[in-house]
This record gives sequence, structure tokens and C-alpha cells, in this order.
Amino acid sequence: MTTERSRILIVDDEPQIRRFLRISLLSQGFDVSEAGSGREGLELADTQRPDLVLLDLGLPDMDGQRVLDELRRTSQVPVIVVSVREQEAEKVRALDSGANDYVTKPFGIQELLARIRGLLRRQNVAGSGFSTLRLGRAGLEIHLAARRVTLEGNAVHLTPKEYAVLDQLARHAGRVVSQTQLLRHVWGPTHTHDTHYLRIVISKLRHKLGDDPHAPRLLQTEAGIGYRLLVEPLEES
Amino acid sequence: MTTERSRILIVDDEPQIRRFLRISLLSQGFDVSEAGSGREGLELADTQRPDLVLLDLGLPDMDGQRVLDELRRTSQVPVIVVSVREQEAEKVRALDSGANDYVTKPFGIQELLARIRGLLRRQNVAGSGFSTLRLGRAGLEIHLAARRVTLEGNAVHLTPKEYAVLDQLARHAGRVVSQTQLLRHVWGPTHTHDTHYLRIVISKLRHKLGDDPHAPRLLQTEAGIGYRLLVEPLEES
DNA sequence: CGATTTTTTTACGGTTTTTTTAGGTAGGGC
DNA sequence: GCCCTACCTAAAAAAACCGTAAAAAAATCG
Repeated sequence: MTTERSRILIVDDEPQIRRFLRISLLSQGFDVSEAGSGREGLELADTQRPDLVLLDLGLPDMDGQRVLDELRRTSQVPVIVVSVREQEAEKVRALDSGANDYVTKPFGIQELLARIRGLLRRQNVAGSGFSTLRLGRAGLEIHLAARRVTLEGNAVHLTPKEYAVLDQLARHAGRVVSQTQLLRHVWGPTHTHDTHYLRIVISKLRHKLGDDPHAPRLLQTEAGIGYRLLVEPLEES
Repeated sequence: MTTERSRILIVDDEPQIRRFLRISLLSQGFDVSEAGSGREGLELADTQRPDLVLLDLGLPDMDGQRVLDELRRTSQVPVIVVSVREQEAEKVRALDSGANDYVTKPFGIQELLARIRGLLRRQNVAGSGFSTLRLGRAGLEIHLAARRVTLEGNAVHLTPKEYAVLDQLARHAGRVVSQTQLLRHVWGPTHTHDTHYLRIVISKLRHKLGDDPHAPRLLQTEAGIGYRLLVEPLEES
């Protein structure tokens, strides 16, 4: 899986805002380009092909709306309009002109970052799917939406029962999930006492995921209680 | 492609809000479904397959966030969260859980409608409009809009059922599509248990697309679950 | 209507998954 | 140590599931 950094183009005439955005974006691991005018913005959008554009509407040389229109003539790059103008008509106009989102200043940077992540994620939906749980150690990835598990990049084939157990553990990553809960969720309410089913599936999972019950990196037994999916740096993407 | 009306599912427990949204949406030519609880919302999302969901976070039976999580397990329908909660953390959480947008009440209806239009527009563009899905290996191309499939440049003739199955798989490329989902989408809700229909169509598809069930490059079986259209080379360890 | 295509039914061999069966380890309490 | 409980895993047996062919029925089309 290529881990290229996404490039984000900021088009805004106020240096302070650009600086604030630049610092925030860089700290999140994005590459950043900046333009202080509409013309420059269009130029950079064309030459650099950024993965996303943050566009201010109040530009010195040309109206931001026109920049958006020009941009959309040739590009489908996701655009978030960032503007002080909060009249509804402005928003509707921008959104109908192809802006993917419209955020009014002042805005919460966390929210803006989340919106950026969302757009980029959906942009790459080319198969990997989202809602991926990465367990830093042992290169395990659980792609919940795709129902896919990879270990060091290689697909791991799991049977329905195996996946269902892992899925349930993953959705409570880091916490103990009781045997009863797992059994009820996977085998149904009539089998909440058939703990040996669970043992066998856990054993198979460990084998397929390269885990060892005596030195668990992934699946930890809590004797008499249940199991826990170990997670050190928990990450959602 | 039939220019069907888009169906929008409203999940909100307040009848007045539902009424307001319903009237606004109907006046714009959308079809509308309504659910007053999370459970009902998930049910309708599953059976009706709406084109977009408006989801309130404050539901009586289950947290809206959980509804979103559940929904995203099986569907990538666009979701706009509509909530009174305006804390940034709430927004970030919902957006990172796969919500496409987050609008706080009270909202301008024109803005909401513009955001809906935008999402639906991009959905059509991303999914079918500019249309062509290329499966690198094996020179398969699926022109969704044109309802055409080519293999190594040569047109492949598919029957309506065959195409409908492939189309559904292509729209979820890389993800497992459950047998139930395929059957409901292609044969209708009364045949969700006739899995042998599916097996036969899959078999024919494989034959026409030159795929081998024992070493799949395109159509992968997930026994007991469904099928997946592979988008990247398959490696199993 | 008659020819052709498509869908559904029927049948069966082969594979995968789940369950059963069984043998073994580890640790606490006495 | 011995008994007990809880856990791990291998392997056989049983059940569920899958792929394909071919024939019958239904739908489509000129």
C-alpha cells in the first residue's frame, strides 16, 4: 500500500490564515502549497495537481466563486470553501458550483481537518474502503467496511465465524469482550455457554494471525472472562 | 439509465422536524422515507437502499453515532448528520466515522438542500457518471453508465441478470457484497434466499470474464457471506 | 407465431466450514 | 502432590456451502 502524502493547496490572500492552516496541515502530515491570489491558485491547481483545495472566497484579484468555476471546468479535485461570508445564498451558490464543502470563518481546526480527512478518504475509496483499524504491532489491518483483513499487506482469509469474532473484538479494541457477548453475537443467544466453540475459533485466528497465546501481541485471554484485542497505538482512518 | 428520483431517508425522532424536512424534500422532487428511531432507520436503510440519509444524533433508542457505525458496516450511502450538538468533538467523531457532512440545527434549508444536491451529484459522478471502472489486471473495463463491459478491448455480452450482479459488485468494488444484498438488488426482496440463482450467474460471469473460482482475479467467493470484485492483485498467506 | 435468448429448475460431485471428539498444558487450593 | 477448572489445539465427522452442467420453462424479439 503506497503511503504517499496528500498535497493540499491553500488559496487565501491573508498570510496569517495561510500560516495557521499551513502549520496545522503540516502537523497532520500533509504536504502544503499556497497561493495568495485566484490566478496563482488556478495556476498551482493546474501544475501541481493537489489532492484537495482550500479556497477562500474573498480574493484580491478575482472572485473566489469565479476561481471555483474555472477550476471545475477542468478538475474534479475536492474543494472546501473557507469563507467569512455566511449568507445562505453564498453557500448555496458555492455548493451548487461544485464545492464539496463550505466552512465559515472562524472555524474549528479539528472540524476542518476531519472534513479534509473525510473527503480524501472518500476520494481514495478505490477499493481499500474506509474505517480501517490498524494494529501498529504486527502489521495487522482490519478493513471493517470491506470485510478484509491483511497482515503485513497480505490478505488473510477468515471464515465467517472467525471474522465475526475478530470483528466483534475489533469494535471493542483494547477492552475485554466477554465470552458470553462473543458467543451471543456470533453463534446466537442459544449458544452462550458453548465456550469451546470460541476456543477453537480463537485458536484458528491466532494461528492465521501469527499470534501466540503465551506471548500475545494481538489476542489476549482473560481467563474466566473473555478475550481482548490488544491495541497499542489505536488508529482510525 | 432511468432517471429515477432519489430516495432520501430521514432518521429523526421529532415529528415536526421530520415533517419540515419531508415537505422540503418532496417539493424538490425527492422521494422520502422516515424513521423515528435508530433501529427503524437501520432497517429501512437496509431494505430500501436510499440514496442519501439524514441522520439525527439524538435518538430515543440508540445513539445516533452507533446508528452511523452500524450503517457503515454494510453501506456507504451518503450520510448527512443533522444535530443540535455543536461541540467540535462530536462533529469530528461523526465525520471520522464516515459521515459525509455534519449540519447543526437550526440550519438553513436551502443550504441543506444544496449539500444534498452536491452529495447526490458527486455520487452519480463518482459511481456511474464518468463511469468506467478499470480492473488493471485482466483488462476488464466496466462502463457503468453505458452498461457495457469489455475484456481486453472486446465487448463482452452479458444478460440482464449477469450485468445487474456485476454492476452491484462493481459499485462496491473491493468490498464483500452479501448474497442477500445481491439477491435483493437483482431478483427482488422475495428471493433473498435463492442463493443458487446467484451461484449460477456468478459461474456464467466467471466463464465470460475468463475467471477461475479457484484462483480468482476478479470474482472472489466469501463462503457463507457473498462475493467480492477484486480491485487489486490477490495475495494470500 | 416461431426462433432465440434468458431464467429457472434439477441434479450431483467437490470443497469449505462448523461441530464433535479427544488428548494435553497450566495454575490455584488443599 | 492431587484435584479441579479453564484453556489450547489437532484431527475426524458432520453439516453447510459452492460450482457447473443440462434440461425445462419463461421471456423476448423480429
